[in-house]
Amino acid sequence: MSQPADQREISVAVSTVILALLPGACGTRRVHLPLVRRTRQPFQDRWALPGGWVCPDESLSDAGRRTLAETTGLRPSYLEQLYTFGRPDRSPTGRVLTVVYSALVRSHEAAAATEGENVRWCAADDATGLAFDHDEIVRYALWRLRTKVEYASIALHFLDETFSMAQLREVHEAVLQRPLDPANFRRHVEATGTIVPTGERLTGTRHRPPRLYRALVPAGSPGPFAVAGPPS
Amino acid sequence: MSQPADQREISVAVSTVILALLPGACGTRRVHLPLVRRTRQPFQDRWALPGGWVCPDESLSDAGRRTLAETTGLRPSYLEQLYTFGRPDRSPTGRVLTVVYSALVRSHEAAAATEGENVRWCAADDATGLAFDHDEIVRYALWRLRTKVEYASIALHFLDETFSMAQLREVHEAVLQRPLDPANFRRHVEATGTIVPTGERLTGTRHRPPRLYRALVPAGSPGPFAVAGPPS
DNA sequence: ACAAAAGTGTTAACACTACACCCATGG
DNA sequence: CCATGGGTGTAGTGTTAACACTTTTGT
Repeated sequence: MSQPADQREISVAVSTVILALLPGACGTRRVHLPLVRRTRQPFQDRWALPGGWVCPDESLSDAGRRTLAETTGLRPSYLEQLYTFGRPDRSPTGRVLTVVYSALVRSHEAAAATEGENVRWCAADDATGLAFDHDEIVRYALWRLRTKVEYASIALHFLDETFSMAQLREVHEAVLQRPLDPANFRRHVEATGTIVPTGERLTGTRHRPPRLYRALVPAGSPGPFAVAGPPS
Repeated sequence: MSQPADQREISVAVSTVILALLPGACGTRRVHLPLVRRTRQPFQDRWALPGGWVCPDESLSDAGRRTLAETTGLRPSYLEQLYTFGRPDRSPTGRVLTVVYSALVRSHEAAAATEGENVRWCAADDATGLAFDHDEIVRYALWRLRTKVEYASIALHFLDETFSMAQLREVHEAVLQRPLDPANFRRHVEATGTIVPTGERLTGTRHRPPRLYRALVPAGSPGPFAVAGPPS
């Protein structure tokens, strides 16, 4: 393994699927993601995932965080590497290897995110016709989110530091797109032991004030790596 | 997103964690993987995962398959992308981004694999002191194998086309490193419906000849992608 | 006939689901 | 005091784990 001499033409990019829960049609919340309009060829004027080239001294996860900040002005509450796409023909302008990250941002922060002519939040399930192979990437990110939310406590990353049981349930319902039994959901969450009651209650609600909870651990993912997969 | 101008110094490599079940200490079988001795700096004379630079017109998974063939002379029965490692300081000779693949090879083929002065099969759990961050990569690959074998039918890729229930159970026991109840294991596997009896029996055994089974589907992984993650 | 492995049956423990019901608060 | 969501109890159902047991072969 010496230094390579012949494949310098491979460019390394990072794209990020940034997921947040935003109000949808009728009071419900849906999974959304920000898209950016391409201002150059190829795929000019098409919508695409935020991303950019990896800087020489920048880790891959830092590059993911940077593209997120440049697009939405926000910090992710969760970031994990999703997959690396590298088909030789996936970009018409040359060989591009794209490391894709998946990020979750808190709802109340996402509401303040920048939006403009070239940045638009889109319901994740409706994101089609994107540039490159980004349709495929979004579908994969959604599949990962929906399978992982059932066994890992990543839904917490959509919420503030304290939250009610109903708010956590609403996150699961929005992600899984189906109603959940409040009683069973409570017991299921309490059994995992990932959240702990703060002792306080949420006032200002229309009815009985619910207890507030806090995430017990910073809510990492399973496996040998700490929070969001191996350091990149 | 124009062509990058400033980060051509990122080199793209592929490494492969090649897993097979080989005879261990006392009649049991253990998960093994081939290592190659580095013949150059950095980490000269240290053991490392097989790998190499990605060719310009070669997909990432093809590069993984190629490094596997160059090392062991074998074809994998299963190949999936594991993770992409890209810390800026992970190689002392410059920035290297390594896409790691995980491969499974059938036991009876692995027995015929090349071994020599610079290629050695090693019990996967004993593989430490490797070059670069390869210790970490091997541990991650083993964790993925052990968690995935419980819900996906990847153990079939260690076996031949037809196999007995006991052989399949031995694979699970070797991977999970604990004995499994034959009766419950049988029911569990039959419930998933991933294998089907051939109608034949395995003769030449010391006692009652067991039924032979065959994998029903080519045993893909779940998710939106076909066999081994998205095409690369 | 015996040993050993293949394969079946039984049961208790556990987890999950649906839904009935009580509690607490704002209006 | 009523409507509404917060929160608890419980019975029915499905799944899992442990292990006793029967079957079938080679020696």
